[in-house]
Amino acid sequence: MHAEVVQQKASLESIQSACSCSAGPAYKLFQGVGTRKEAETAEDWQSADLLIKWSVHTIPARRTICHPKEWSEFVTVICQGWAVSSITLSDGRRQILSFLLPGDFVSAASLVEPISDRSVEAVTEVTYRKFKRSDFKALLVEFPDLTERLSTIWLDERAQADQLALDLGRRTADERIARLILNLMERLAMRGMVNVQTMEFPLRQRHIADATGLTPVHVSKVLGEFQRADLIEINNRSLIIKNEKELRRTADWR
Amino acid sequence: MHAEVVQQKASLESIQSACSCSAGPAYKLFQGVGTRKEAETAEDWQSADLLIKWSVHTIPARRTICHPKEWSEFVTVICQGWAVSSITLSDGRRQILSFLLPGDFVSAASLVEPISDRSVEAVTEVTYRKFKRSDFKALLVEFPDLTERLSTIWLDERAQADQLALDLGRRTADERIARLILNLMERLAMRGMVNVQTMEFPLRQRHIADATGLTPVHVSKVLGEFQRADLIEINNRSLIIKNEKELRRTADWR
DNA sequence: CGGATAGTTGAGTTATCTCAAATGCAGTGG
DNA sequence: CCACTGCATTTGAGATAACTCAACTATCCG
Repeated sequence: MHAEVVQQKASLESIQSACSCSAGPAYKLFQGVGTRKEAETAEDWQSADLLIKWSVHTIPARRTICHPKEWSEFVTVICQGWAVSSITLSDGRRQILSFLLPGDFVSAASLVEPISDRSVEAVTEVTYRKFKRSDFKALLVEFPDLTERLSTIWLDERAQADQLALDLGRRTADERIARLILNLMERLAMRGMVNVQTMEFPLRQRHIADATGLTPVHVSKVLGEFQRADLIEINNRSLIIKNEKELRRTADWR
Repeated sequence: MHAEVVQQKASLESIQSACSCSAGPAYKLFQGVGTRKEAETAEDWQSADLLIKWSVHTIPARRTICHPKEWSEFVTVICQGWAVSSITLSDGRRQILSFLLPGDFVSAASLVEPISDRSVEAVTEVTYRKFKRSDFKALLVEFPDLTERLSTIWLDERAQADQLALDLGRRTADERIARLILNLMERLAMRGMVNVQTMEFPLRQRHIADATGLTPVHVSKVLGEFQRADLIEINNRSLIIKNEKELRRTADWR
């Protein structure tokens, strides 16, 4: 309804650039793929086999992108804005599994099979693209390199999941929140979205709470302490890291 | 050192039976694979391409199977006994990511790339088999079906990881422990290792604590309550579920 | 300007932790 | 076979991190 939809056919190269962010998994997945065919002419790139259809959508903040039980035939890539992927219990308790930034797949797993039980929701206004999974799989057959890369991305996601469990099971509130901030900063930095320790920070405290397994009230208190201790400063939906060293210490980083 | 090693060559069929447990992922991975070749003769199964080497190892309880930084070229399958896969912080805090039962791969991810940072440790005496990853990958090329199945197993593991995060972030101690028990019972039942609600239960309370993000002391208290409430009974390293319905309720199961 | 959503702060509560002591139990060496 | 050492479990008492509730303020958006 609120989605503006554009349908296009595209070459591999343009798929890549469609993936927005040169540091995101989506871009990396396609980067340099096709080198196996470099002896052949550029026209090959334009052959029908390499064409893929996508659609572009834009939705306002707080809207749902995928519903938990949706069994979609599409693969989604975030192109602009922040989103969040979570599971919710029937009584409303919610756990955020990851924040999605430009260039992220909603989940690498979704490239191969529809994901279930997770819901994805826009934090800011979000622009995303959708590919048909079957088109994508055809590419996988065409370019075996892709499979190799896919598994790398997948592995990465799993390492993230392991760290999440460790954080939730074994770290204090201060550590969890500090690491969340550092983690986001690192990911944004790779995308060139950090400027002298300053980044956009559209998250509500409720998002931080659901990501760290805490309460919004408690998040507020911890962020308050962090600010009073001059570790960070939050203003106008942007966050400045004022004392990275100390923040890392409280995060028990490395 | 304590490992008794046997090297063998094996056909696909025998790989499968080597994977011990007809309900484990390892067995399922190979089940029915090769149907694409059913028009051909049985000799094909014995062709050199299908041979793979494995070694069998047995280690006593509490010994380490893989060290965190080990970058092994092998894929490991648990054949007998219980093991545990975990990450540990430098200060000793530890999070168990999964319990490994007969027929489980140490991690599906390890089939494609060496895993890092996780350590695997025997709970009971454990027998496991090791394949060379490169041999395994050769099979993947030979049998495209395998890739499809592999991704199913992988997806499963990810769903498990999501649930773990939800449990650790958003559930109470009682819920976490009850679910752990039910979860193990379900997995053991698939393997035919449960008899009238009774199962082997070699876990120390320390394992339960590290899996649920709690303290051994608190685990003891909760298990005590469960027993006093006649939900379960623990004796001689075996566990009986005496009131499954109520246990499920406290687990908030389904 | 008004209504909704988000954040702050304080007071009191609770789940879980820490510490510590007592008991049990299993394997070891004399 | 026993005493001994080391691990596992139980139990209680007290401490604390994080939660709930509630009131107040700030911010955003139409």
